[in-house]
Amino acid sequence: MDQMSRNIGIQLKKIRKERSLSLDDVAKATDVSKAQLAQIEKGEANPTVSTLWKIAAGLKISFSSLLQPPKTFFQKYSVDPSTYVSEENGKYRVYSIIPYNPERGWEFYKIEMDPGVIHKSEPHTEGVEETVTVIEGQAVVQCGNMKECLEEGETLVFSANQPHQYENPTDKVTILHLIIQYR
Amino acid sequence: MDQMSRNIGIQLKKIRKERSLSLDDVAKATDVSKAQLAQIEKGEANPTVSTLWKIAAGLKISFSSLLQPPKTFFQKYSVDPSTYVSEENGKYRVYSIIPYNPERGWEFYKIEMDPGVIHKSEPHTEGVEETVTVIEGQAVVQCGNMKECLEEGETLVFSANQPHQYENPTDKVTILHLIIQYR
DNA sequence: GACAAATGTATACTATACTAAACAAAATGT
DNA sequence: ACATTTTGTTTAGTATAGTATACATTTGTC
Repeated sequence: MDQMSRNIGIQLKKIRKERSLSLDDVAKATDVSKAQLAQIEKGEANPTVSTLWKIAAGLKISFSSLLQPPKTFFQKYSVDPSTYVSEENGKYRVYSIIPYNPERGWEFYKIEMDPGVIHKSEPHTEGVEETVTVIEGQAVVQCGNMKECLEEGETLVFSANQPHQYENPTDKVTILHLIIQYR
Repeated sequence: MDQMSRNIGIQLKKIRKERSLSLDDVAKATDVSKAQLAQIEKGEANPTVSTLWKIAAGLKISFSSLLQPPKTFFQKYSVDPSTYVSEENGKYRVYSIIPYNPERGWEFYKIEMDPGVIHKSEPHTEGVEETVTVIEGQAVVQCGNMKECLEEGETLVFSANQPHQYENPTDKVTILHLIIQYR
């Protein structure tokens, strides 16, 4: 989340510097206190939409120009154990690698399936797309009445708007990478 | 401003109803309290970006889908006396009709110029465009070294990134409509 | 170098966003 | 028809966003 606050701060400071304004100038133009503006720029604040509005209106900029993330990234993620989920009596384990981000629109999971396990999923809302890649082992993916067996290194993309299931037909653990893209 | 809050509320409720979720469901999915969600939907709240983030992330939607204004409008404006500004010793009067709106990107003024008045403006930031229409009288508009005399009903568009001025060469009051478009 | 103005930071206080719980109203089931 | 669950609303309390003021640092000017 504080990713967002940091972005806003960066964008605001960038615009302010481009126009070579002081915090006082911006405070006067936007009717937002200098202290608060400083906090926002440092990414240490959690502004309300009304203050964002006042900033955007006072500076004559759009909302998106404040929310826009910087164009270059260099961000490391590792499996987040706090969001670890296990199903099918612990035989189907889901690890979040990149959690959902409203700006990005998708999330990234690692999945471990014990031998023989079948995991069923309810249909998601319209427009949701799953991309599965087999890292290790094999996976049989079924969606509606379509079915595909994936070998190591193979990838399947499908729209998950109907019941679907993952199965590990082998006698070893199968490891998948799963990207879920929302509309 | 509360235009914005109202929009967010409408959008949120729309998405919730589309998926036929209860406030409790959304509260559970987003980790935002039911009470707050209710307030937001009614447009009576002024949420922070962190709560917007939690809502967007929990519902797997983008930021813009919350900020998006409804597609149909029917909104009346009249001259706002509180933002009335006069310059050149009261001989150049500016009335705001539609104030700047970060989503729209432009604002709309009515201007009254007494006979003979000349009003000079400093250059605006890059990308600012002015559109002047003469409602009554005549106006001589100068921008940089360009010059144009506008009769009643005529309109001029120019980029206001250099010093410019408005002049009323007649012996009657001239009335202008001015649209200022920001980048 | 010394004074003055301007800039960002830190502090104390106020307003309000947000939560948790109790409540009321409607829907659901037996 | 009645109890039970599900729904949105209201209320009281807490956390924190926001402001105003004072402070520290820099910048420019004579």
